[in-house]
Amino acid sequence: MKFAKIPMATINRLSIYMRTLQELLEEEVDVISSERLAKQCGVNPAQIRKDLAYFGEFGVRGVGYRVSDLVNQIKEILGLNRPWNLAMIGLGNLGSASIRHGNFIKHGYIFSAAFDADTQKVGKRLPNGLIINHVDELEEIVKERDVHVGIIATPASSAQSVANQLVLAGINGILNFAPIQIQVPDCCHVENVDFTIKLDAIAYHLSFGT
Amino acid sequence: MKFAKIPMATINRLSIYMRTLQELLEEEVDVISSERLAKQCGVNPAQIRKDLAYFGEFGVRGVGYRVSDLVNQIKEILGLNRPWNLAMIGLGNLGSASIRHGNFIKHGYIFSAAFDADTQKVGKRLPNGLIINHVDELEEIVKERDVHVGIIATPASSAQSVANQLVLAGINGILNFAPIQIQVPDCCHVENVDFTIKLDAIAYHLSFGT
DNA sequence: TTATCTATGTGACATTATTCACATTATTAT
DNA sequence: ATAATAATGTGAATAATGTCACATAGATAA
Repeated sequence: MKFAKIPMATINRLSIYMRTLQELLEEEVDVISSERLAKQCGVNPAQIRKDLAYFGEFGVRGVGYRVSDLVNQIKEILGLNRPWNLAMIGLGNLGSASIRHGNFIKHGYIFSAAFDADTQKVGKRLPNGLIINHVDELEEIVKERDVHVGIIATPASSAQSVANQLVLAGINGILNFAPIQIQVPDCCHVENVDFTIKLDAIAYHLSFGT
Repeated sequence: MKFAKIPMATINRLSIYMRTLQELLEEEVDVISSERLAKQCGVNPAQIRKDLAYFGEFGVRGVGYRVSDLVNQIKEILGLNRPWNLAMIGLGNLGSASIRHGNFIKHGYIFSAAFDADTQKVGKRLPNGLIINHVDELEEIVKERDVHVGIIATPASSAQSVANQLVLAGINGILNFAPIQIQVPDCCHVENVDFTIKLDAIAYHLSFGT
C-alpha cells in the first residue's frame, strides 16, 4: 500500500478528510468534489488530490469522489480496517475521561487494559467494564491481551518509566499525554498530545497578530 | 518583538523548549548548550539556534544559554508574561477533567468561566470554585470577565454554534477539542486537539513501518 | 456518435523549513 | 597577554512541502 516517502502531514490530513467524509456520509452525501471537501477541511483542493495521489486514484474525473468509497480507501491507507487494542496507563482525570469519552470507540479503537500505580484504584471497574490493574503487571497483561498501543496519562514524573515498561512489553506505538518528551528506541513511535502547547500558540497569536 | 514571518512550527517548538527548560530549572541546571537541549527535545541543535535567532540573541558563545533567562525570554516571545483568562464550554468528561488537571494552571492560565447547556449542571461548583453557567449567558459573562480564550469541549454537534457565540462575544482564540473542523472568521485563531488523529498516525506507522 | 462539460491527476514551479558548516566571540588556562 | 577551547549565530545548501495550471478522462445530452 505504501509506495513512496509519505509526508507525515499527509497522514494527518487523511485522518481529517476521513472524519469530514464520515460526517458527510451521515448527511447522506454520495459524491463530493475535492473543492468542496477542501473548503470544509480548511485546506487547498490540490492538496487533497496530491495527498490521495500518493496512494492511487480514488476519484472519478468530471465527477468527484464517492464518499463511502473514499472513507473505506482512507481507512485501508491508514491501517484502520482492523481492530487496535489500547492500554491506558494512569487513571487520573484525563485518563478516566478519555476512556469514558466515546471518541476512541467511535473510531474503532478498543480499550483492552487499564493500569494505575495507586493501589486504591487497582481492582476498580471502569464504566466500560475494564478492571484496573496495577502498573507492575503491565508487561504481562499487555502481552496476554495483545495490546498494540499504550496511552500514557500519568504525571510527567512517571511517564518515562511507564514508557520504558511499554517498550519492554513489546509495544511499538505510544500516545503520550504527559507534558514531557519521552525517550524511546526507534522501533517505537510516539505521538504527543499537549494542549498547553496549543494554548501557547493561541497566546502568541493573540499577542502579536495572526 | 515579532520581526519577520515566524514559522508556526517555530512557535510550537519554543513551547517545547520552554517546558524542557523549566524541568531543567527544577533540577537546578544553570546553563545548557543547544546540543544538550536539542537531544532532550528530540530536535536538531541548529534548529534551536535558528528558532531563537528569529527573536534575538539569547545565548553566550562558547558557553550556552542561561536556563532561567531563556525561560523568561521565551515567555516574553510567546506573550506568556501576563495572565490569560480561559472559558471552558462543555463540562462533560473531558471538560471537567481538563479543569481539574493542573497543567493549565501550572503554566499560568486561569479558568475564569465555565459553561454547559445541561441545566442539571448549571449552578454547580467546580473543584476550583468556579460555578457553571448556562451557555445562553456566554456572551455576557465572557465580556464581563474579560475572557481571552474559549475552550470548546462540547459534542461535535454543538461545537460550531458555540464557536459562533464565542466569536460574537469578541473572542479571538479558540482551543477546540470537538472532533470537527469549526469555521470562524479570520480574526479568530483556532487550534484543534484531536487525539484520535494522533492515534490514526500511530496505527499507520504500526501498519506500514516508520 | 460527437460535442460539451466538469473535476480529477500530475508535472512544473514556488515556497517554506531544516540542516550544514564555519566564522565569530566569550571564557579559561597557561 | 596569548593561545586554546567551546558553543553560539548565521549565510548558503539542501530537502520537504504546498500550489498552480492544464492535459486528461469520465459523464451527460443532443
